[in-house]
Amino acid sequence: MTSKLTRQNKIKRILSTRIISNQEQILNILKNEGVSITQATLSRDFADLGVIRSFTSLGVQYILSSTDYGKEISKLVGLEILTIAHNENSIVLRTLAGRAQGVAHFIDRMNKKEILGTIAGDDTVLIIPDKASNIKKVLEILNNLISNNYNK
Amino acid sequence: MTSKLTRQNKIKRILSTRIISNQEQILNILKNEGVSITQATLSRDFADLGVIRSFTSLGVQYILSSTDYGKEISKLVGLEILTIAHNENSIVLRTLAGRAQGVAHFIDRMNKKEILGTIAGDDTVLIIPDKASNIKKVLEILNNLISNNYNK
DNA sequence: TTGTTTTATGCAATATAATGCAAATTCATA
DNA sequence: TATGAATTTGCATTATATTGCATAAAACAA
Repeated sequence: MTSKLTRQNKIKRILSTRIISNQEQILNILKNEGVSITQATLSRDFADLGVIRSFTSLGVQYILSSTDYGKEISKLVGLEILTIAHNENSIVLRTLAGRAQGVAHFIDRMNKKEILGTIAGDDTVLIIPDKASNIKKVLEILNNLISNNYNK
Repeated sequence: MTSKLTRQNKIKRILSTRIISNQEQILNILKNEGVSITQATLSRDFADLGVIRSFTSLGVQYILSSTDYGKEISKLVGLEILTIAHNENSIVLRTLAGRAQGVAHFIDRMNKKEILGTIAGDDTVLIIPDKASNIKKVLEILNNLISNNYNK
């Protein structure tokens, strides 16, 4: 039996190489690849992965959201952040080596009005709040992230 | 009860801010933070996280390995990779937006002799094999990665 | 609207993972 | 090598997560 993670990987790859306009379709493709699941499970997988229904010129199409990372990646981001430090103007995150860009990108995409922007090096992310008085609010957002309360 | 993920995040953060020379020590710190586990569990957490025993001038010290990402991260890297393409000279990975650096870094750290090096943009990783004839071998390595056979 | 197709979800069964305990192993040191 | 301290591991148990089924909700077409 294939694991959930492996299956979701397959799904992501199918979505990024073919046009999928309903769940039935991808269920068949998966079956051909030896992965048999019900539509219910697929529906949940889509939710996990951050798949969205998009209305393109080709009709309805399921695609990986490029502005929403989905649950699994959010989990990953929590693991990537090591420490959070701050002064009165800005916040500095320490991350696992080589993962700062990804973390910064994720934070950008959270689209929080309290966060003006981010800059990332290799293992360090600088976060600038929209105003100093919002540092506390931003810290809260980040702490939720590392506690894996990514929906808060 | 705190989840495993939350606990392991805490552990990572403790390790990167304090000097820990035995497991008992960190168990106490965790207890103070409201996380009560046995030493056996901690031992397994260390294994998951890729924590290593290091012999520093200050004596034995537990630190996060900087050359080994640990199980949790390894499991999730597959999710970041969308597609794998190649010609006779090189391999190109498409990743989720903003995650190419992290993926490239991870691949570098796999330390495979068949991989000469990687270059990453925002969502694209270029992988150069040590010689063209090894492309197949490298593809295999990458396919294992996305199928979550990260130890192969 | 109304009927039809597609997707999401509550619930229960099942499978998988996490954990404590105790035993075994490893490690440092005499 | 023997000893004690530290760490890992096997096993049994408990807790979580995954999944299918049936059904509800939503989207769509006419």
